Amino acid sequence: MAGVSTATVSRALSLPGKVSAGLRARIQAAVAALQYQPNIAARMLAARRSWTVAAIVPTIRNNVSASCLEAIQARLEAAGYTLLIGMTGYEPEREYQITEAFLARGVDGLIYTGASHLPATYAALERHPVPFVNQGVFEPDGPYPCVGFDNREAARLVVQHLLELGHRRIGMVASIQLANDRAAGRIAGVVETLAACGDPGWRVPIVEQCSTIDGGRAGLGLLLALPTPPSAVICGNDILAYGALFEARDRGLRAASELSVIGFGDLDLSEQLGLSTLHVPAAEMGRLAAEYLLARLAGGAPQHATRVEIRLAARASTAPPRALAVDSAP
Amino acid sequence: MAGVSTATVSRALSLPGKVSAGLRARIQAAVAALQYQPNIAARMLAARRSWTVAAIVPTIRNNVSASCLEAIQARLEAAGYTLLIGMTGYEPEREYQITEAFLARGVDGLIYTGASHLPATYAALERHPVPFVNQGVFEPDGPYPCVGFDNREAARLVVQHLLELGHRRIGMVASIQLANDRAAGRIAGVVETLAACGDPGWRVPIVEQCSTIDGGRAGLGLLLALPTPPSAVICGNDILAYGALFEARDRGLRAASELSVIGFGDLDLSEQLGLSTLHVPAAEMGRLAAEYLLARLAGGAPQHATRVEIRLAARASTAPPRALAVDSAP
DNA sequence: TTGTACGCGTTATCAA
DNA sequence: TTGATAACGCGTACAA
Repeated sequence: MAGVSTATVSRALSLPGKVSAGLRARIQAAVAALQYQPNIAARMLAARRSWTVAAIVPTIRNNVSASCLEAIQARLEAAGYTLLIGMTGYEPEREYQITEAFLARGVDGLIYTGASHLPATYAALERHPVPFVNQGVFEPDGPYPCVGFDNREAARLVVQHLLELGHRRIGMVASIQLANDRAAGRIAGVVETLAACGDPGWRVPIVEQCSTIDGGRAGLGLLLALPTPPSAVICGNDILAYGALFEARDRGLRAASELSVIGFGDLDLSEQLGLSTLHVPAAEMGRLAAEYLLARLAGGAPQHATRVEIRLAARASTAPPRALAVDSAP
Repeated sequence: MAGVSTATVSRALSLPGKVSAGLRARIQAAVAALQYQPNIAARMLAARRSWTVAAIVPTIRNNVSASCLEAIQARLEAAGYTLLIGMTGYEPEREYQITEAFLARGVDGLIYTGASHLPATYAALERHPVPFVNQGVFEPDGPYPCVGFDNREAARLVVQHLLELGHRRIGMVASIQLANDRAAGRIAGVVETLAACGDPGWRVPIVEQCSTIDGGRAGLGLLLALPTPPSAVICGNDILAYGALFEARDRGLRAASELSVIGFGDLDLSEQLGLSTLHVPAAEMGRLAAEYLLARLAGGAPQHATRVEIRLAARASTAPPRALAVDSAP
């Protein structure tokens, strides 16, 4: 219709700079008139690119993942890419299978959560080399690109908050650290910091639980059953913290003054529930992860490791322990 | 390697029944040995199918959407399909754009939430005819296939629960009903039922708010500012109900006895918060929607409209109004 | 049941 | 800058 070859049309659409202004206008007019849409399958086949990126997350059932995915999606779409979402349910084997499936579908890039993946997963990535980035972790000295924060350091902020309030008997309800480096990093951070700055006579009780409300309830139950229960409990994430909060409430414990609880992640409801927690900029991590990939896909060499700012959100669920509390009105 | 033509390999992989057992075995051995993976782009191009289905939801930031998507994904994957997720942010225009984008990518089917879509969206679906199903609504007489429940009827259950408790002054914090037939259906159900069974002298106050915690807070604030505030508030979904609950708490209202609140959806936290709500089987709806599409894609003619069971989850946030309450201890 | 050969709609190479 | 043409890797009539 524009009186030009298909090659020129292809160029006009993909590399507008390589075609003269006059032709470009004629082609665009024809494209509009015919409602022409390039066939994506043919484009994938010929160009060996799919304009597709996959994000693989443990779950989409919390606002942190959701915000992150929304941000990734927004950034990707702006660049003409489509997002594929994979859900592992925290199972490394599934993560591997999903990786294979996405690679077979010809994704141009991948975004993971955390950096601990099965050797088979990393092997697949090497056999079928596409750029990828680990989101939610910061390991500048590690071999893989990442966008996130240091979970050990984050845990240290949490511990310090409790120490400053006067807590000495601190326990932890962690999420399962097997195959979850973020969970492991948080545990390590708590242990290290307490070993350095805590009461030498206190052996930190740590229980691992699934990241559910019931996991949090059960975890708190175990800690409270100890001969000397902790006066403050650090939770591996906000969901566990909610569970701990509800369990404490149901046991008639006065929040904060009798038991301090602190979480990790800062979900939407945490502020409403008065949960002290470590705030994580999920959307920003998502956006930056997407931008890393886009830069790589454009042939660039972006920064290997990008760090995002975290901060402690101190709220009502943490307070000085009873012995120190000023509110000792009769 | 198997000593057969590419056509036979293609058949052995796609229609195993049409190839002899001996050859099939040889081909499968070769496939395993070579780690052969069909090129999806070429397959899409030649077969004019993408083995991809898209689900378009308003948001993934709540457990109802998330459960639904997980179920869709699980069912689809079992059938060899890949799921694409689109997020509209409750904007019909965005829904249309996403539809066009997915259609251009050659999706084989679509799953929508609700049945009210832009004319342009339905037009696109006609220009590029692929099967689709509206999830979360039940309209057996409507023109489009659906899987879900009748939102008016659901609202009736909610109203009846409150009436049975003795409430007569009932108000509602609804989500924005513009371009949201589920929200509109719930409002209509409340109005109708109250018109039929409620106090004739009571004009039901209804405020529409965005589906956020703050929306719920603001909505309750408006209702409580009325000359005669309601004794019970129906919320268009659980998020709004959480907001109402928190607002009531912050205003020092005793839950239930001074103000009953009831929600819609039954998110994970609702049980913990003691929120009465209408329970929706999100995962089942997702699975059934996926199955409808798979049946259509397999050439079948599944049931036009499928209904799922809903039930009222009565919990602590609803109780008889104060005047009738037995707990009138001094 | 199996093989031959063409077509799917682009992109990319090369020559003009 | 533009055009002709050869891949790209599979599905599928049709013939054997």
